[in-house]
This record gives sequence, structure tokens and C-alpha cells, in this order.
Amino acid sequence: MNPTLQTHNYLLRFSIKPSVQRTAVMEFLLNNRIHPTIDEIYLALSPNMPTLSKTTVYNTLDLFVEKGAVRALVIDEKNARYDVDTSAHAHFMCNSCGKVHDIFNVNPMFFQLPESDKFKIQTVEISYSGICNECQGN
Amino acid sequence: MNPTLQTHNYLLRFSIKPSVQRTAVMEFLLNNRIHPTIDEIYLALSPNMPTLSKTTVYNTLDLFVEKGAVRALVIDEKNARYDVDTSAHAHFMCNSCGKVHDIFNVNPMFFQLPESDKFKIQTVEISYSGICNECQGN
DNA sequence: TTCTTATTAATACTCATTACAATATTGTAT
DNA sequence: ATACAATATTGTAATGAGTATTAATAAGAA
Repeated sequence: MNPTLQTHNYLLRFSIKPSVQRTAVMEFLLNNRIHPTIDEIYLALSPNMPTLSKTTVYNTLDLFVEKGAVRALVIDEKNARYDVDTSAHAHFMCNSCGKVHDIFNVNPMFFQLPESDKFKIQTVEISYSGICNECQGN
Repeated sequence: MNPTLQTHNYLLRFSIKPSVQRTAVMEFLLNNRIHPTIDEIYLALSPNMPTLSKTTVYNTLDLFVEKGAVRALVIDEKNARYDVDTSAHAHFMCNSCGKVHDIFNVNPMFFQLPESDKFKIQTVEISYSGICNECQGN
């Protein structure tokens, strides 16, 4: 099974009709777990898809989020970032280089939604920041 | 001791020179625990300070954050929000009205920084989202 | 095919934030 | 007080992410 067909099926599992553009975006997300911004996705794909529009990348990611195939991260005040891994895990952003990394060794309890009579709590996001090793020459 | 003088001293504790503008902004933050945006602060103060510039509000908040008097929240993808309460607590944003509220009944352990040999982790932010009671007519 | 709908593309627009330059204020030394 | 230097404030312009709109294209059904 070639990778594109695999991605096709992946999209179908989320009830997303797999167009060429959607498949390309999803394939990029699956193969590049870097929590990319819209711009990074667009810049990565446009050389091989010269007609690709940035608007399409926006629309595609909105759709992926709506269908639950992707999580939008609110950790970088500059840009929205997207993560294909929707399982419970936290993120770290380096304040120097701006890269976002996964943090998996976080107690799963932390992702339980707290009880509240004031709010119907639906999502959690646990975000860390600091400096990555590359940025402190270590 | 009048409120302004109190705010003066509050700023001094963070090594912030208390100008008229800074005092007004801090006083607003102390008296309005609503995690306001820059615009909300500006709109609230400008009637009584007609010459106030929005740039000053930006500069002031940047300074407050730098001095540790205020925390910038990254929870609302639309705007930055600011919180004078720098103690360990989480936040909830309503996806309908956009208001941000404090969540205090979160296990203090959740705010401990995890060990990592890849990153020097310096801050945590725990953000919840969903729908508030006002927005679901309840 | 032809009609209809969904998707993509291109462009224009909005609006938060930043950059920059000019003015005003404050603190200090004389 | 006055002069000077440092800091703070203001106004305007620029940037750039995200959104809205509309036209063009592709896909699907009849």
C-alpha cells in the first residue's frame, strides 16, 4: 500500500473527503511531527504543488480540526500550530528558537477535566516553555 | 492610604517606576480580575485619560511581564491576555463568549515542572476550554 | 453530457501587534 | 532654578496572521 493511499484511508476514518490537497497536507503532518504553522506547511508543499493556495491550507486545517483529525495548539502567540497526534500529551515551546516539542512523560491524570459547576469543560492544554538544549549550546 | 498610593507601592515592589499611566494600568488590573486584553484595558482607561496611547498600554504590559508583576496568558488565539495573579492556577476560556476565568481547584502538583534532559523548562500553563454557564442558558 | 454542489484559488480586507520617530517628562548635576 | 541626559509617552506607519469574498475548477449525480 503506497503512502498516499494510506493517507487516503486515514482521512476517510475521520470522514474527510481526500482531495489531492488534503492528502498532501495530511501526509506532511503525518511525516513531520514538528507542530508546523500554516506557513511552514504551505512553504513545504508549494514547491511540489505550485498552484496550492495558502487559503486552501487554512481551510484544510480548519476542516481537520473540526473533524477531530488534528489538534490546534495555542502555545505560540505568533502563529497557530497543528498536531496530528491527538492523544493526551503536553507541549514545550523554546522561547529562543520557537520550536514546539512533545512532552510525553506527563502524568495522565493531568489531562482529566476538573469538575466545575460554572463551566462545561471540554478540553485541556498543558504547555511548557523555556530553552531547548540546542539553544543553550548544550 | 489611598488606592493609588497602594498601587504605587505595589509597583515599587516589582522595581517598576510608577508613572501615572503605569499606576492606572496596574490599578485596573488589580481591580478587574478579568484577564483583560490590551484593548479592554485601553478602552477602560482612555475615557479618564484622553491622551493615553495604546502603544503605552502595550509597553506597560510588556514591562509588567518582564518584571514579573503580571503573567501573559496564551489561551485566546485572538488576543494576548494579562493576569495580575501570578500564583499557580489554571484558566478556562469559554468558546462562546470568549471570557477567561480562573480555575483554582487544580492539584498544585500539576504546576510542577517536569524533568527533561532535552529542555530547560521554566514555565507551565494549564488551559481549559468549553462553555460557561451563562452561554448555555443554565 | 449537463446540472449541481463541493473544493480550490486569488484577491482584498481586517485587525492585533510591532517599529519607529517625535515629543514630553523625570531625575540629576551644576 | 537651569541645563542636560535618560526615560517614558505618544502618534503614525508598517507588518503580517488570519478572514471574507468571489471567481474558477473539479467532482458527482441525473
